Amino acid sequence: MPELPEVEVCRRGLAPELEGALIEAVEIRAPKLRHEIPHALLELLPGCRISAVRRRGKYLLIDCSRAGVEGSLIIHLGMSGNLRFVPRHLPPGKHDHFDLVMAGQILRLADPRRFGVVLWQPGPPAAAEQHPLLATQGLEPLSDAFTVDWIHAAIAKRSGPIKPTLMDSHLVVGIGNIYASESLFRAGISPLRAANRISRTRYARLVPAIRETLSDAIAAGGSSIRDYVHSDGGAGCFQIQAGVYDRAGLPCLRCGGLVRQIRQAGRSTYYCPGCQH
DNA sequence: CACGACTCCTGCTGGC
DNA sequence: TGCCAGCAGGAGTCGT
Repeated sequence: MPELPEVEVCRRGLAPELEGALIEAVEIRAPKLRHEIPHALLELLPGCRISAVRRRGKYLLIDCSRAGVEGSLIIHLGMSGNLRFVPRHLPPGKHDHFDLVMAGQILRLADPRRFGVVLWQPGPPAAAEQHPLLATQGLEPLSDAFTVDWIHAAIAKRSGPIKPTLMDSHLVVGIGNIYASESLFRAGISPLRAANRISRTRYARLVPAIRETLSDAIAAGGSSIRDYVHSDGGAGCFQIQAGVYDRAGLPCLRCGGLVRQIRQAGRSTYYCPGCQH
């Protein structure tokens, strides 16, 4: 489910509940996700207080500390992960792999496909970005540094099609399969166009298109958070407004031509041949 | 270095 | 109705 907007919505839902909370216990039921959940968490986390919930790309960072222990929990939701608050003593479901037990509630991670990640990076909050999985992450697309000049330069050696290039998290983080298609649709750029053969003029449309696509999605998801943390982005608010994603064979909302579905780097791409060149 | 294919895993859908 | 191939929002690794 999660691309940058869903993870950000999740973070915003978690932060008010978690910041300042005391971790009483930890449960690990399925140690083997994309990586093994560190057994050491069982000893490290109880007694820790959470100071902040941050996001880097599609990773959530939960900063924890107590006397003698300081570090960040690194969580990635993979394709199918979700986090939600549940009452204490609620029996875990089949794919509920990890619990953070607090006084009033449990933060529970479910992930049927187990592509998610739960890891620990010791040290102060700033050290979390040094973790090997995070150190190689690309630019945040909602940051001021994400500009037309930057992307034009960064992509100069990328001869592959723009759509899978946009999804390379070592270049720009957080743009997944849905928002890559949507952003290119908004910008009127064909997903097939070679990245380094896209003019500065077109990037001047793409950069704001990416920003707006992601921000709109955050705003749409953000309106419906309450006690539980949003997760199934698939059925979520944003998809209803999708211009092309999952609309193969349906009329383009802008020109009425038919939306086309193709395969790029093993993933489905949706676009309107009439609007995108 | 950049790129595509392959891989991890479970669940759901669509076609027969 | 049941079965099975194919596909699903991610991303690391490996071979070219």
